[in-house]
Parts: sequence; C-alpha cells; structure tokens
Amino acid sequence: MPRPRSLTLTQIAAAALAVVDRDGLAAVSMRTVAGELGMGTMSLYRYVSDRSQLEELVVDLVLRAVDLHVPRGGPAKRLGVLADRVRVAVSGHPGVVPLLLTHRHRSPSSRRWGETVLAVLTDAGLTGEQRVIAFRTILGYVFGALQVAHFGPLSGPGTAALAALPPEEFPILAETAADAATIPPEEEFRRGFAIVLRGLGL
Amino acid sequence: MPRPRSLTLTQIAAAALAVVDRDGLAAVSMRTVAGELGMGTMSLYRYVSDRSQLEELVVDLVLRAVDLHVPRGGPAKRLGVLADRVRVAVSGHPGVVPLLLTHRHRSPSSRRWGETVLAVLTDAGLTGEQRVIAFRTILGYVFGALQVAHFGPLSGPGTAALAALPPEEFPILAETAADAATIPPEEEFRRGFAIVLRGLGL
DNA sequence: TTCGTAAGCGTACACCTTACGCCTACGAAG
DNA sequence: CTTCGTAGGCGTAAGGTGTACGCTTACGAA
Repeated sequence: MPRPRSLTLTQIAAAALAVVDRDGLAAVSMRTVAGELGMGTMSLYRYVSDRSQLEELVVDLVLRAVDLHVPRGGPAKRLGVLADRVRVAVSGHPGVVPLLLTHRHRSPSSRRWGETVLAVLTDAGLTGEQRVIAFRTILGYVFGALQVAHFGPLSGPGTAALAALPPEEFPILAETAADAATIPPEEEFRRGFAIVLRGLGL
Repeated sequence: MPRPRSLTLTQIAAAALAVVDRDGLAAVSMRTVAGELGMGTMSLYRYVSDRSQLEELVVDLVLRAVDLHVPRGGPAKRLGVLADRVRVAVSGHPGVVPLLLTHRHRSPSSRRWGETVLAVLTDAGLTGEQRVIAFRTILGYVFGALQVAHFGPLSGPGTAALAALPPEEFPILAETAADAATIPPEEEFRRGFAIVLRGLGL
C-alpha cells in the first residue's frame, strides 16, 4: 500500500564502500554517502538509524563476500581456506579494516563464518571448553593478523618506517623488519595460521 | 628564557585517559580533555598537533604500564608473561581498545614491547624468516585476542547477546556461547596463547 | 627594570550527526 | 478513474566537533 522503497540496504552499503575505496575512510559521512546515492542527507535516515549502523552495513557487505562452502580435506586444510578467504575479502578493501575491528561482532555474515568454523572444529572432534578455546584462538589470530597486516610495524609502509628507526634502541626490530620485507602478505598470513593450527593439533 | 611548559605530555595523556575511563571513548574531544585539565581548548594544541596525536599519547600511556623485565624461565614462560602483562594493562582500560587497535603501531612503548619479545625469540634460537613469522603470529594473537575479548561474540556482553540468537541458524555458536560463559577471560587468553606457543614449538 | 619568547585563550569557520516537519510519490480501495 | 493513507524523500536548523588565527600575558634572562 505505501510507497515502496527505492533502495536496498545492500545498495546503501555498496555506496558507502565505494566512498571508502575511492576517497578513504575519513571521507565517509552521511552527506558523502547520500551524495553517492544521489539523494539528500536525511533520506539516508529512512534506511539506517545511525552512522554506526551504516558502518555495520559496510562491514557486513565486505564479509558477505566470503564463500562459506567448506572445501574437501582435513580440518587444517578446511580452516586454512576459510581463514584465507577472509583475508582475501578484506585485502580488497583495506580502508574498512578499522571498521571491521570495531563492528565485526554485530555482522550476521561474521557470525555465519563463525558458525562454519565451529562446524569444522566440531567435525574434528572438539567439544566443550576445548572448542571454545580453539574457536577464540582462531578468531583472535585471524582478526589480529588483519590488524597487524594493516597497522603493523613489520608490514606495508610500517616496515620501511621502522627501518628508519634508531637501530641502537631497536636492533632486533630493525633487523627483523629487513627480513620481513621479502615475505609477501599472504605467505605471512598462511604460515602464521599454520602455526596456530599446529598448536591446535589439527 | 621563554615561559616554561606547565604540563607534560604524560599529564595530558592521563587526563584523556581519565575521560575515557569515566565517560567512555565517545566523550573524548579536544574540549573535554582540555576541560579535564582546566585549560582552554586551544591550549591543548600547544602540546599536540592533532587529535590523532592525542589518541596516540593515550595508547602509549596504557602500554607504558607494561613491565618489560623478562622473567626467568623458558621461552614459553617468558613470552606468556610478556603477553599477559599486555592483557592486564589493557583490561584496566577497556575503553581504549579501539584506540589501541588503530594507533598501536605508532606507540614507542609498543615498539619496546616488540623488541623485548623479539629478544626472547632470538634467545630461543629463532632467526630470519622463522623469527618474522613467529613475531607476527604472536603480535596477531595478542592484539586479536584483545579485539575478540572486547568485541567478540563469545565474551563479555556478547555471550549473552548471542544466546538470544535464533539457535536454528547458529546452533553451534549458541552452544559454544553457553560453554564459554564458564571460562574467565584470563584463562581464555592464556590457554589460547599456549596454543600459539605450542604451534611455535616453544 | 626591560624585553623576547612562547604559553594560554577567545573567536570564528567549516563540517559533522541528527531532530523535526513539510511535500510528494505510490498502491490499494471505492 | 478518482481518492486517500502511508511512508519516502528532503529543507532547515540546532548542537557538537576539529582546528586556524591572532591577541594577551606570564615568565626567565639580560
């Protein structure tokens, strides 16, 4: 009966994500996103109640791109693939990393990914406290690795910045930064996750 | 010759931290922090160039409280203690977690902690790429665990919220949330870190 | 006592989120 | 085909934010 919606929440999220990718996270505001959609600022509030909810939508859109089909193979293989898919999805939108870190917990896609990971863990024979610890360790590593990859002292622009530090105060850090420069990000992520998996006995 | 400074950067950071602890991160602004110090808004800019730099100061203040004396024991014991000290320091100021995640890489205290961890790893016989991966995995876990502990679906308020979810879509997540409720945060952190250490062969 | 330097602050501006109320597009009912 | 109720879209405005600029003033050294 009433007038139908002209936009979906996904379209709104896509517009916000476009602004992030093009002009950076700092450029995101209710005005710029509304402008991206060709509508007035206040019209956005017909769809989202809040700026925070808009950010949530963006996070969910990025995480929705993660394929949740569990590949064939042992638990280690399965978990490795699931984790790496998150890395890939996020690496395509580096600007949203700060948003991911603070809004991930409210994203349905994030929860679905968690459910999938838990299914693999359960399938591998884990239950009770063991499963809780394993799950939280994996979660911690995956999002911690994303944090480190984008804000870390040994990755991306951080590595170069670190090399310029006083080597007398940070001798090993400087040396390690030099070593780190030769390892591509995916390899770092995968080898780090392999360590976690080994610790889990999978 | 000129008029001396009346405040130190540490005092500024402490004032900002006090605002965070009392009124939450959202309450932090140049005005409120200046008010906390009993000075005008613009006076703050004599000390920091930026809001971002103010946040950096807060992060560094929190991390400065981490004791960097390496305890006696094997590498696992040493790293476990160093990691847990970060957890303790941060858990006293939950409001700064989002700041930690985004500004950690510019904090000198954070770098000093990293140098200390690297020294332990070196002492344990790690070098080259192996050391890079080990370091980044530890870094990823520690800050990832902080992220998860404060924004996670299985911790703090998140656990209860999750239990209220549709169990038909997230059956294992709901079950795991119930299991998680009985494990105290320090134990989760320590056992998760133990998994990482085991994976590292330490 | 005088003077130069930098501390501290008042004002102002651009921009942000968002509350409120008007106009209008639309689909269903008559 | 007309009418009407609902909700979509937007203009305006208020309150809060970061910060540029320039004035006043406290202080230490000469």
